[in-house]
Amino acid sequence: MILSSADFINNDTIYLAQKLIGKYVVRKFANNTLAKYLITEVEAYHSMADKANHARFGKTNRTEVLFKTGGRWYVTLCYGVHYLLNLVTGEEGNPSAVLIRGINEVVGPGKVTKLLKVDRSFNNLEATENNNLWLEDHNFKVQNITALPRVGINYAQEYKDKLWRFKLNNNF
DNA sequence: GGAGTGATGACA
DNA sequence: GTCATCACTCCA
Repeated sequence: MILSSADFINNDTIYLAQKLIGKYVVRKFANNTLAKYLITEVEAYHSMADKANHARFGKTNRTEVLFKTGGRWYVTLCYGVHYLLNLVTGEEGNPSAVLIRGINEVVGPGKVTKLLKVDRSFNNLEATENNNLWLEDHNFKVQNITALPRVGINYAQEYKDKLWRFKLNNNF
C-alpha cells in the first residue's frame, strides 16, 4: 500500500515518527529499477520550540519547506559532505519533520542518502511515485521500538535529552 | 581521536 | 561582506 501525503499531515510528530518505523521507503532509480528499504531508525524534529529543529530561527529560504504541509522531502547538506533525508510532517505553518537515519542494515543518515542516491534535487518534492521516492506500508510487524536521545544536538539545551529518536528493535 | 567540507544564519 | 556553527563519516 502506497502512503500518500495525507498520511503525514499530523501535528503529533512523535507519533508519526514511531509510525514510520517498519514502513518502506521506495526509490526508483534512473534505470527504472526499484529498491525498497525498511525504515529502522528515525528522529523527530518537532515544532519551532525544539531547539534542534532547523526551523528554530523561523522561516528562511532553507527551512521554508518545513513550514509546508506534510508529505514532502526536506533534504539538506550537512557539514558540506552528507545529505540528510527528512520527511516533512504536520500542517501548514507547523515546522516539523522526521529524519530518516537508518534503513535495513544501513544506519547513519549520510549513508541512507548515499544508498538511495538522494541529493538536494529532492528537496521540496512530494513523496509520490512521480518523484521517484515514496513510502509504502507492507504490514511489517514491528515487535519493539526503542526510544533514544537524538544524535549530534548537544547545543539544543533542554531538548537534547528528549527521547525523540526511535529505533526498530526486531530480531532479524 | 581528528579532519574535511560547504550551506546557513548572525552580525556589521 | 566576514565569522562561527553544524541533525556526519571516514581514516587513523
